[in-house]
Amino acid sequence: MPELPDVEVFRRYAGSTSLHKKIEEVEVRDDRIMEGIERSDLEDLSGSEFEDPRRRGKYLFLKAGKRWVVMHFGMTGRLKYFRDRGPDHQKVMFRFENGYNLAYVCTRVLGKITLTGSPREYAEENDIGPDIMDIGRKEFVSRLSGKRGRIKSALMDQSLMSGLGNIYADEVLFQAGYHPGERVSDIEEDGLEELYGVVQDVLSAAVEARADPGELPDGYLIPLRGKEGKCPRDGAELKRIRVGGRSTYLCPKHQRMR
DNA sequence: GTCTTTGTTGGCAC
DNA sequence: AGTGCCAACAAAGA
Repeated sequence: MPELPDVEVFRRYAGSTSLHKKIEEVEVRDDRIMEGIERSDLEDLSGSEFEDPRRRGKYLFLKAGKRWVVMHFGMTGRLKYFRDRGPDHQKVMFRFENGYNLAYVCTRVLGKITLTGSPREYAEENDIGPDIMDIGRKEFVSRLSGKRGRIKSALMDQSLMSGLGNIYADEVLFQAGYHPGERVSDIEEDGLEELYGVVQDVLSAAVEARADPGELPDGYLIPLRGKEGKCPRDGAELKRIRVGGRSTYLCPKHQRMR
């Protein structure tokens, strides 16, 4: 689930629960979740406080002392703030002096936690493009134009611009009326400009809905994924195909190749 | 037992 | 170099 809207929800959640509280203890319960750091590196955060939660694409950054904790949520990661008993699959626990905990929960262990000197440093070292909600129409178009692949793959290319995943890429293309397999080079500049607006609208709406599919505006594709649904726009039977190796849902009626 | 799944990475082919 | 395709990672549910 964790794409840009979900991670933005996590960012706000961390911001409203876990800032400016002394971290008394860090407990790593699964070493596989750490990338390029040791257990002791996280434990060394004891005594500091979280501040300044930031997000870039699907990455969350929490400042702690001089360092920044980097969290990526894979397919099943999330945060949970609690006092007594938390959910299963807690991988890293940050225990605060008030007796509460912030747990990094990750069922499938595809997420990761690491440390960096700054979000910008991490993004540069790991080739993470600018946040897709943080670029203007011109940059959006210039980054896409010249690409030879399919529009869905390009939108999901985190080095190009970051934040869109499989689910919201489908939603954006559904709303914009583009076939996910369309070649970027076959889309006019006007089309890319229009797509930019749809990206911003869909992601804004998703954040406003707190990334809850049930809270999305009417006419969205996401709640119909996986079901034998009909297109809310024209009643056509939704189709499932594969694009770039990923499951892709679309309406064959109004998302035609041009 | 099978297949599928919201993410990323690395190998290989073209 | 850029792109496509696949397998792998891991766990759970259908």
